Amino acid sequence: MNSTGRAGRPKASSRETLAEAACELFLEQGYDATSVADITQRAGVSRSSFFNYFTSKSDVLWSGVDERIGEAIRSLEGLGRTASGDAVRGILLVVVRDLEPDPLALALRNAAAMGLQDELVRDTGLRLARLSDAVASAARAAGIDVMRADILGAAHAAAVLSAVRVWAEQGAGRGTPEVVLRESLGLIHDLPWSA
Amino acid sequence: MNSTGRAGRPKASSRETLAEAACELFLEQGYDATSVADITQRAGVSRSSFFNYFTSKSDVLWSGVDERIGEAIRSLEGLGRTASGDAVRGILLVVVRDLEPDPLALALRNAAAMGLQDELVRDTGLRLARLSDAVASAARAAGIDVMRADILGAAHAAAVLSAVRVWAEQGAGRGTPEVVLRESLGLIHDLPWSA
DNA sequence: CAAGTAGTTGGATTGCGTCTAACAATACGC
DNA sequence: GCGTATTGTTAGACGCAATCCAACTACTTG
Repeated sequence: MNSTGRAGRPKASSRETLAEAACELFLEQGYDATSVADITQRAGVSRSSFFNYFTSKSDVLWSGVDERIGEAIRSLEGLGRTASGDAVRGILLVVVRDLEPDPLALALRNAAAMGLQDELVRDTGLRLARLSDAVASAARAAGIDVMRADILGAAHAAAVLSAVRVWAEQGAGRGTPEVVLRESLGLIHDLPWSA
Repeated sequence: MNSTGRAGRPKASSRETLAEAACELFLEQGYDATSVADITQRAGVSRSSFFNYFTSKSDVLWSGVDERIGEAIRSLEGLGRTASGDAVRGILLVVVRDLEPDPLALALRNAAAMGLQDELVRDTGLRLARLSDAVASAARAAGIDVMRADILGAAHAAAVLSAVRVWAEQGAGRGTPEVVLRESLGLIHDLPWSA
């Protein structure tokens, strides 16, 4: 029996091995100066293997959060026309529940050292847009006007990403990310969900 | 005397020539299937020249709006600690003032035909993040809490980009983009600027 | 006509991301 | 034990975006 349970060749490497190698190099040389080949060389695998584990270089940082965001988007799509503000906020809280220190958290805390400023703006923007779209769709499905839906979507998505950033930057200083997000979402109550 | 007034070799092409060639091809073949080489070939210039006019392929679509966003960001940075909600909204209104039909407007209207869905999410996300950051910085400079600033930033930025999208999609159906944005920003009044 | 200036061009380079066909290591039925 | 299916690794080639540079070209001005 294989360690993973089923047949076939056992994995020679792991996401964690690659992620560690990548993070080391990002800290040493910076993100841009580190090529995928560099990462795989340090991890002792071939370049091809990298893309068996990650879909892109930035995916090393974001795969954890992306997975949770993906779930949230699916949940939001499942809401249908019954979407209420509380239902949406409930789903968003799950995104950050029990979030653990990540490559992303490391990157957010050492953004300057990694030369990540631009890359992070780009990447957070993408996630912001994705989440924002999903929330906005849910709002529209609930009968809310297009532009109001867009604004609600962006506000909610920003609350999530801001909470992640604050949590990552301040370590355990401000409590769990869930608490941070709850506080953050509270601010949006000023923006009524229904027209 | 040269057409531009000064010395040197006159331009053989123009942004407009290239943008037109690009938009044609995007409509015919889709965005992804169109390479920069394709564009320059149709425009009758060398591939190198493309990057004398645009910084990237997507810049063909976004350069108009990016220029205005760039101005807005500079204005926002100039606000200092005196930033008020009205001052910020005044700056944002300038972004869309007298906006004219663009390659971007064309792309937003024909997103499906151009196969632009993913690319547009990516690109709008980037602009959303940029504008959002700038507004959030202004808010923080005015003494507003970090997370509230992020949410305000995202809401304002989303209002701008949503207005652009609505304007582009609906043609002149809903009035000038400035009017659309004014309506859109009105919704944010529910989110008080000051803590 | 000489010098300066602005623009164009080909070509080389780097790196990301995709793809495929070959190869290696394991489990399982026999 | 021996084949076979399965799963994973790998080398290599590919297309493309984007950067850089040195050579060249077309204009202006003195």
